[in-house]
Amino acid sequence: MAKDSRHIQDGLFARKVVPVLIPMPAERAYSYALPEGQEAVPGQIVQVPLGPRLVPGIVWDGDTDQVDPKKLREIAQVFDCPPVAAPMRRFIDWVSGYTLTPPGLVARMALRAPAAFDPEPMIDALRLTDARPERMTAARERVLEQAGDGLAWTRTGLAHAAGVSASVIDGLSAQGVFEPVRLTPPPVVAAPDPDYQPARLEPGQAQAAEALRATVAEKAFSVTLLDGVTGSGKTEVYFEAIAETVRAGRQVLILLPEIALTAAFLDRFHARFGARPAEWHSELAPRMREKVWRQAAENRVSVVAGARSALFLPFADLGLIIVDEEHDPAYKQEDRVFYNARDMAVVRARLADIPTVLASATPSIESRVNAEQGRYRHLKLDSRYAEAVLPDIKLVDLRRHAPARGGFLSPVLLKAMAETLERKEQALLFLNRRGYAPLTLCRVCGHRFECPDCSSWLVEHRFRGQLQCHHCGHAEPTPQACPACGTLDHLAACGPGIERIAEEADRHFPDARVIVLSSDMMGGTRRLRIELEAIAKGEADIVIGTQLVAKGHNFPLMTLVGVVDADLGLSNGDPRAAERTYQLLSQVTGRAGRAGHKSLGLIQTFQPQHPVMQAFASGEAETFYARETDERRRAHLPPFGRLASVIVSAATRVEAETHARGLRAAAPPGQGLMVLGPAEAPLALIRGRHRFRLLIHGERGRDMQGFVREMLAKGPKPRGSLQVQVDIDPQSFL
DNA sequence: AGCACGCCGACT
DNA sequence: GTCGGCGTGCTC
Repeated sequence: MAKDSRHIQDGLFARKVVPVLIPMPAERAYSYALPEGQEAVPGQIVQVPLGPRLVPGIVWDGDTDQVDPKKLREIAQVFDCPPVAAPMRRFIDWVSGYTLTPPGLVARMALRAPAAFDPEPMIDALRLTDARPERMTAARERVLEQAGDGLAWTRTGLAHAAGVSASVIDGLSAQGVFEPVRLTPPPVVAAPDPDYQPARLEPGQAQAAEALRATVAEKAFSVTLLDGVTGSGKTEVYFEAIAETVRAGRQVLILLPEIALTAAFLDRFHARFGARPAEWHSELAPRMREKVWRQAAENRVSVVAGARSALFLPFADLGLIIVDEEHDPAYKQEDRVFYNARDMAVVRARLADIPTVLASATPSIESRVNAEQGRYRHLKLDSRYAEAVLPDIKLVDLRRHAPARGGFLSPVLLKAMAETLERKEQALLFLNRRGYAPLTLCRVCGHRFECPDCSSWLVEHRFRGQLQCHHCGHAEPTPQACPACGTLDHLAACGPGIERIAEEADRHFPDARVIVLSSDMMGGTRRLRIELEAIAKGEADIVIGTQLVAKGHNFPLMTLVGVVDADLGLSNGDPRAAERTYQLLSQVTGRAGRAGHKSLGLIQTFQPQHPVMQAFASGEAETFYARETDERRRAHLPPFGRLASVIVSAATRVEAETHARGLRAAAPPGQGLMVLGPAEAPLALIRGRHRFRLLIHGERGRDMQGFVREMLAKGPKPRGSLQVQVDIDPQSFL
């Protein structure tokens, strides 16, 4: 009996009491009694009564709370499931402490496959015996031939393979020709073969791959930043680290931003390893979800490619984590538990004592600084290989080359488009703004359409005939008359969205086939896939898209990329604005580049002298990053300072404002506190709730968690409506 | 997070 | 007179 478990007297029997973490925002694990004769080790998944219902939970470590014996209830079931491994339990504790989130809510993310706690049901199958039927028929003949391979067959599978009806099989079974056997269900994916089809690597790649192989062979914690321009073959390089880990019989997690988790990536993996990796993302069918979860826990699946939530899968023997596109903001979760999966991957690796690789063509400043200061190893791939050629980049100064009145495409860009279309090649127009126009106003009285819930401008979506709020999801039909002065048909659309750019492109090139791609496209991911295939087959001439086109998809026939408004996003108050813009421009221009063709990137801007534009046009990434790093250093922003973002949310705006004021008052002066209003709240804004975001920054080495805790304690105490995101690279905590 | 309990407005 | 809104409190 474990030393730390307590016993309580209950009638005649002493019952063993264990702490159980349940998927609920309680500060500590609850205590439950083990049924007589039952054993449960830490990590075991159990079912416990909670109020009127049964919930899953994880038997936790350490002592149990002193709890009223009358309240104590019994564990209802100990699942026949591998216990959550100790490093994973420490990870849950760590994330809970770091994000100031109750541990139960973090554990909840690890328990998101309820049906997986029971073993997968065995499959009923049939195997041929020595017995033979009394009478032979043609159908029976075929069945015997088919099943003669000595393998077990399922009843329907065999009937299908032999081209007979299932009743033929039943007849044979009745005569003892088959015996029933039970099989373990097959793995969700075939085992990857590390030696299936190794890529031919260029010298630079081979060197980096060798370094990663050596890192994996250390079987110890390390972080490697794998940094190389688009087309330099990062994926092939980290595939070799995966191969090495698979050879050692350990599991691999590949994290990808959800949008980059495409069939194209899985196919690439398949080509290298002869099998696909298991997938993990929000759209996975429940049945598959459960299989992947269970098989990860049983070490029956060796490579999982997943979105950020895959970090909370209960791997039995994780040996390597890859974080692809490590700079991608999609790694941030700003909902319930606030975390950055890239940083938490580093922590997970530290706690499991395994290597991790952060890969990107445009690494985040945090990761670059960590690499420069020696906390991360740094592998750089400089050259492009094969025929992949990046486009020539040219800035288009919009002050000198102004678009025609009411238009947004400069004569320079229009000319380049005409030439591209003339050559029967494709052009991509990029504008990071959905809808038709970001602002609608009344030409008579000047009324602006604002969101009634969060006071940001309503974006016109002309195709849907709606005005939408991009912050909280509020939508209303576009009216004919101004709601303020009642004048009919005098509403003016101000500024461009992609729908409006499509209209303009159509006007200039009426014969061109135009495709518009954005996340709010009708038809969802399926439609998106179809459109992407059509584009790859050359069934479109002009593609117009939001940042959706910057990620994960390649356009092999594209030879022109036009950035409609490169300044968008440079002045939104985000301390990462310049970095984000640089990354986005790199990603989107990197999409183009037809083998053997000259391609061109035209960046429309009003600020050609801006460091981002200058660095981008001259291709001097290093200069840009050095400058940005310096800016951050002076501004005491991450990674040199620490940033905590406290989200205040409440059902009513008044309540949220009160709490935000209280928090601001509680913060000591000189802490560098920024308060951003509801318009700057995250896009994940819950419909109908109001959120404020407070940004606090402090110096490196300061206990920000402690500071925020203190501040929260001094401020008002709203119930369940404060969420804290501490936005610091976790390295200093390791 | 769920769920029950409990107190004030418009209706079969 | 009830049905039902969501504010408050509790779950080992």
